[in-house]
Amino acid sequence: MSNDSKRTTIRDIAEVLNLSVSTVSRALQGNSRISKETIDAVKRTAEKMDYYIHGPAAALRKGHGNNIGVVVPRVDRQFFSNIIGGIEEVLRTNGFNTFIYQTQESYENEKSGVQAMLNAGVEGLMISVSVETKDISHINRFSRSGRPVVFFDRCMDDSETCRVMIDDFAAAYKATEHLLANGCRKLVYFGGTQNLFMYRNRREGFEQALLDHGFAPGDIHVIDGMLTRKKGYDSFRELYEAKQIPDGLLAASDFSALGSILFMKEVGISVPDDVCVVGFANESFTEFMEPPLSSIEQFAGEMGKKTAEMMLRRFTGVQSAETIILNSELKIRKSSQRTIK
Amino acid sequence: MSNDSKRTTIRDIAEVLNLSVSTVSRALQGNSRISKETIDAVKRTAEKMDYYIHGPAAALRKGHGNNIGVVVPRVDRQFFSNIIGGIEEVLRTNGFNTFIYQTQESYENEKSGVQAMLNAGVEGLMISVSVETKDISHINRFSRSGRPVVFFDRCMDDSETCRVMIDDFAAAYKATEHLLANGCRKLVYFGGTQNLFMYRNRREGFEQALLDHGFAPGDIHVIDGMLTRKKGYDSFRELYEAKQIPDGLLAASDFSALGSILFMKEVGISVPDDVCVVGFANESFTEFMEPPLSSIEQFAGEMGKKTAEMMLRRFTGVQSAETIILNSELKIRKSSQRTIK
DNA sequence: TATTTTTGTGGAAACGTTTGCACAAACTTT
DNA sequence: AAAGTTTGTGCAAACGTTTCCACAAAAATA
Repeated sequence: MSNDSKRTTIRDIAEVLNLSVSTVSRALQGNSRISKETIDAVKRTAEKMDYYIHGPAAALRKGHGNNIGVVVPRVDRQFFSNIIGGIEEVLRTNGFNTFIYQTQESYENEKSGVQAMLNAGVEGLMISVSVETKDISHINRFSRSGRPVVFFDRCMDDSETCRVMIDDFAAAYKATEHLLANGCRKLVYFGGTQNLFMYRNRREGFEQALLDHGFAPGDIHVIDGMLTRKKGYDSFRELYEAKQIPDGLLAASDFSALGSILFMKEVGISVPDDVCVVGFANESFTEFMEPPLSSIEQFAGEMGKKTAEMMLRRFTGVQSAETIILNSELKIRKSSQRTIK
Repeated sequence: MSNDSKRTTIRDIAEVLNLSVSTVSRALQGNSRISKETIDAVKRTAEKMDYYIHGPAAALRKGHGNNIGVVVPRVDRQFFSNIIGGIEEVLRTNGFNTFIYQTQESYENEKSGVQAMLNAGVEGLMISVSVETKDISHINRFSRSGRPVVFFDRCMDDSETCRVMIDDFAAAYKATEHLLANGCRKLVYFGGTQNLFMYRNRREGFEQALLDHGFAPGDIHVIDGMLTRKKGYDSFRELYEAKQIPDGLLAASDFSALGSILFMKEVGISVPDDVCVVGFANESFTEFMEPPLSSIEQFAGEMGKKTAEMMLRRFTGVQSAETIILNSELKIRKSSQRTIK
């Protein structure tokens, strides 16, 4: 494979300058025991000789490197890419590189990815699990290596873990109240898979809001497993064909909300006049679709920062598991606003 | 930092089984000189002792690892994330990990990223440069290490490099002809920065199509530097305020097309009746915005695969620089279709 | 039976760094 | 001027692998 014959090592620099490798190594690190002149000379020749550090060797000797792994379901969701942006920002300023791996929502890929990170010797892992993930032994394996793991958004319901999450319950509760305030009386909730903590929280927020407003448990209509546009489309069609059309829809994902709206357009159901819709995640397309979709803004960039900061805290010795819950905000747009009949 | 005291090494396995480290190493690799029984025993105990390879050490000794770096402007563009998907797919099946780094369109970040990849010891680099990038000495530095570099999409105009690109010229040409066929006579092109090869190609495709259809060079209206939604919005407003409203718009980016359309909606210009619009990249939002936006589908997944395959070819000794041009397809939607007056 | 070949294993060096320890030379302090 | 301290540098071991070389035992050939 790659022919490394060209690589300049500190030994080469040492020979050129008639120094020992230890001095060169120290000089490159700016060690205070080394004289200014030597440091300058070393750095100049290093530059001249096109030297760059051999990370793996340094990592081997030091016992740790400066790469941190991030595993996400998919990077093409604005939500995740914004989180990644936040993570990268704080990690970069702390001297770490961020390595990203996407699982494409596959449990198998997730296992490979986590293992690859372990093998690659990253210092820590931040992960948002796939929808398929029920078992986290692959992640526990990573933990057993003594390196920190921080979950974000898609967390497991395990109090032993470090987590950064949204106030999913509160967000869903608030969105539900908003639908009620706009005159909806027959609400449906399109949820995610129940093995993920956050989706359970959202569902509970929806249910609790209805209960608190005098609805009977039997009036609460929930359909789970709805994360994609296609699922949203199909599920709403089923409601339509069963003549069970609601007048308010809360979707745990902007994409399933989108799918539903596309179906409604086809059959002439008006949003928001016939059905009010609220999504989750505030993907940027929500703003310019027709009608613009109300959604829960989750401040993904902020979440990324908090996640990275929690990771850095692990490095400095904090041991106890912590959970951070971040606020969200309901962005009200046309899809859920109407004059009450 | 991470306390590695818990790590199991091949030496530990060797002690437990009363074998030498060399035998254990070979057994783990399935070397044919080692007996079936030994291999089984080693693998079983490795599993039991929770052993996983120390990648950096192996990389150090072997002179190469199995990680490959991908540097992209941003992962939240569908286009790029689909490319990444394609890359990961072929790399994974060939035993490589993919490390992704996003530059956020910043030249400084790009430099850090490429350097980080070099330090991390990746075996090769696939890169799509930032809009700010004019100089590629940082990438040449990587090349000088003897490792292959493959550019994709955002390539430099340098015949020494390996590249995978879209037929940008043909795509823009085709889209322009489509606008003409729909009765547009006063066309404007919103282009990208001219330091990038691909944007020059697109622009030339637009210009050539007009020339070939009898337009004078003076009739060709081009505005460059338009990659974002905001820029598209602002630029169209300028045209509007200068009373220079075109009847056809080709945008080098779906986002600038979107911005323009949002502005037109505000001032009551109808798409496609007053202005036909075609974008580039076929981001998924194009399909469900109002009206649906015609765009150039670039088959990003395919592009990713080709890019990764080219990289693998480098490893097996192919030396000469090659350029692959991929086909694109014009997706015609409502934004550019009208009955000719 | 004597020789050669195959099979399975071990010893030890090497990959490029970092760092604890040692030590000479140059300064301070008495 | 003797003792102590600081400053700048070098030696050598270590990190966890892989792989060249060697070599004994067993099997195949003569």
